[in-house]
Amino acid sequence: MDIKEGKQKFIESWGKMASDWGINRTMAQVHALLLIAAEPMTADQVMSELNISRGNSNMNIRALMDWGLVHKQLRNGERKEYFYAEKDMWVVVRQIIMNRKKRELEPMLKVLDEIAGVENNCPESESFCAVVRDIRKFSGKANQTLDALVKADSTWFGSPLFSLLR
Amino acid sequence: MDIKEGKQKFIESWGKMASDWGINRTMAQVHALLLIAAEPMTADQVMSELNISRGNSNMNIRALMDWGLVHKQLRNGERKEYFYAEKDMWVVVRQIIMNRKKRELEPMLKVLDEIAGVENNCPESESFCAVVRDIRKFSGKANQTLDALVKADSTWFGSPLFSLLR
DNA sequence: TTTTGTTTTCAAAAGTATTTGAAAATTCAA
DNA sequence: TTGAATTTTCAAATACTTTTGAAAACAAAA
Repeated sequence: MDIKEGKQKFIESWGKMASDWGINRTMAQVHALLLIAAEPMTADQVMSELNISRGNSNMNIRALMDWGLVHKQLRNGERKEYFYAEKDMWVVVRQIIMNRKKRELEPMLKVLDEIAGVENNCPESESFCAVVRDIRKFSGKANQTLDALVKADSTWFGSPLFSLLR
Repeated sequence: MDIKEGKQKFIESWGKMASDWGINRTMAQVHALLLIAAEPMTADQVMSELNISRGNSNMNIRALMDWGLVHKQLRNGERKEYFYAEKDMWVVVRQIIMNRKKRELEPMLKVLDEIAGVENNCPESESFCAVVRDIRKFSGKANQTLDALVKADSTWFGSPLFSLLR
């Protein structure tokens, strides 16, 4: 496999994995392309590298900026906008966790709290209440853990403390 | 909110969250329904509770059994099959992690390893190689961590050691 | 101001995923 | 066996998501 093939394969796989995770495949491919690009790229370059339409290129770059994974670079005397990806994996993962946590886990927690309200007058027979109580406890913990993860710095992940868990 | 509303809301939210995570919404709703059911249910009961077709009910129950989240119960002298969900949240989460890890993370790791082959003759200029090296390191760690998580028992999650990470 | 290069929008088209439901297969009891 | 109850399958229909591309908006230069 040469470098060109390797890049192709990487972009393809990154897109594939993303779509398993409920993320638009093209958005992930744009992300992969920018991740491995030596230099910032224009929306036009992304469009022709990936053989996608202008609109698609523009929309997905924009979405990646919303996620905080891609940034804009302006150059003196040039009209075009250049884009580059955040390459520090720790920052990338943190950004993704924060985004998904906020958009997905938190609304679920909110619903669980609302439902918890009915627990007061919950008859013994209701396994419902027990399950909700369990899930709340669990997702609460998960939420705290993610918060900790996000606050922690990159060295934490490889720290001896963390290794103890193995 | 009464219990009936609560159940409805729970099923709805569980389905919503699942579809954000690339899991079939109906499958998650069937899971939610069985999670909060006091007794095992038949495919027919699931079908009418959720207002879905017979085929849909059957297929999703089957998928949940493949994931190891739902089990079959046979009753003496009855033709019908009853189904119930695993209710221990720790087991549920472990099961989900194992499944997704195997289906999604591992293939990605395999691709990264293949790509790593090109690193040997990787020119200095290629930021590609650096990014791939980083991602490999990171996902390798993530993979190990998930393995540890899966092997660990449920007490681990709430253990004092774990709390230190906060 | 007008022209020109560039980005953005969005309705329609194409592509995917899910659901339905009727028919086929299976299973068990009579 | 046969027949009734039950489960499974899968092609077609429906619903949902993504992509396209041309037109509109915008912004700098002439």
